[in-house]
Amino acid sequence: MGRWEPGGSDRLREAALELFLERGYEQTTAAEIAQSVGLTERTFYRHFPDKKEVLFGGSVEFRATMVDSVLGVPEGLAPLEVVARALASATEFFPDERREWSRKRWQVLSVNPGLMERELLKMADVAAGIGARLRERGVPEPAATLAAESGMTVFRVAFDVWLQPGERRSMAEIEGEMFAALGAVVGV
Amino acid sequence: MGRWEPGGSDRLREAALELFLERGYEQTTAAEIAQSVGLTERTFYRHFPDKKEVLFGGSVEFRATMVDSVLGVPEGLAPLEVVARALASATEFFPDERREWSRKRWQVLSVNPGLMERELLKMADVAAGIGARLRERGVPEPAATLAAESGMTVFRVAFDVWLQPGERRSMAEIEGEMFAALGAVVGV
DNA sequence: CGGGTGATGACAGATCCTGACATCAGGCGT
DNA sequence: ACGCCTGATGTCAGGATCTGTCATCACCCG
Repeated sequence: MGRWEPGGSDRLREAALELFLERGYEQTTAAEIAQSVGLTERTFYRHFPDKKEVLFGGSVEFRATMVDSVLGVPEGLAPLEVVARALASATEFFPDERREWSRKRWQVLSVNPGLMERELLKMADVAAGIGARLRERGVPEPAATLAAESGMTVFRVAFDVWLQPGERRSMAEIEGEMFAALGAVVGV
Repeated sequence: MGRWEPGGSDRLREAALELFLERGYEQTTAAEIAQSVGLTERTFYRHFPDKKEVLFGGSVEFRATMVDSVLGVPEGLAPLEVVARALASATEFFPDERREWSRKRWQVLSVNPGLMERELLKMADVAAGIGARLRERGVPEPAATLAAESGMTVFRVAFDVWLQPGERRSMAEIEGEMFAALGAVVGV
């Protein structure tokens, strides 16, 4: 495949994270990342549409999994319950082995507003996709959007807990707890 | 004050929105916006930290109003109720006169992912501020964050409705409806 | 009327990102 | 084994974003 070593995208992703952790995101140029794996800046931008995106590998698959899993949920459930089951079926993206890597990535994201912007857009995109699926299932507005957005809120809060130092519980477990907490907070 | 005409920031904001509507955001350079009001690109960047920000005037005041209004809510209420009242007290930012302008602005934002990113970050920032205030009031986690985020979800959905063509109801009215809908969706 | 203050202009430069064209490695058919 | 084709990469040029630095100008104040 490649001119030299294969897996250009993955090597760029790994190198980028390491460099961002060392010098910070802004202080690392796309050219430096590329050079550190023997490629050029131009090739970097062939693998990623922009510099931020090098930190968002797998987000397409995550979105697809989340959105598609809505289809597999049995009929007749309440909208939020549908979203909860979709979320639970995407926990494959958060195995224990990945927790340390996720913490490093979050360490970079959390101190850079530009990167947080991108993260929020990805989340919003997932929520929009889920909302659309719910509407296809016959859920009317605004219930569909509210359920989808609430589900992503639960996901975000759960993810944050999952990353806490010393936290051992799985995403599935934490998510279940957060859905309960949401019920208590909104509680009619 | 200014070298020539006063109100540089406001003139830049107005000119920017008009140009964005005409040619699109990407197709309009900061230099063109500045030139259209008799200023230079360098001065544009003295008024706004980046090109996107020219579309986010007032967001600081909005955030402050939202976050501070949490203080004015009587004690003893449920967290989500606190957020609902804070939201209701910030409806001054959405008078009927502003609806047309907001539609134009949204027309630009909605077709540009980079601008949506910024909008989402501003929302998240407001939610974070409200969450912090709730924690100061003694609301524990994760209830504080969940209530704050749910409140902003309601706001976003309500705002979207408020912008719909032909919509006549006020933000306060729509927000009330959306809080009820959220209760029904999460409904225990 | 002279000095101070704040906004602006002018200029250079780093970085991000894109388009266009050349080049190279490996697969594939003959 | 040979030559072609395809895809990834390299090279170069250039526009746009954003920043640092210093000069300039308008206005206010004493």
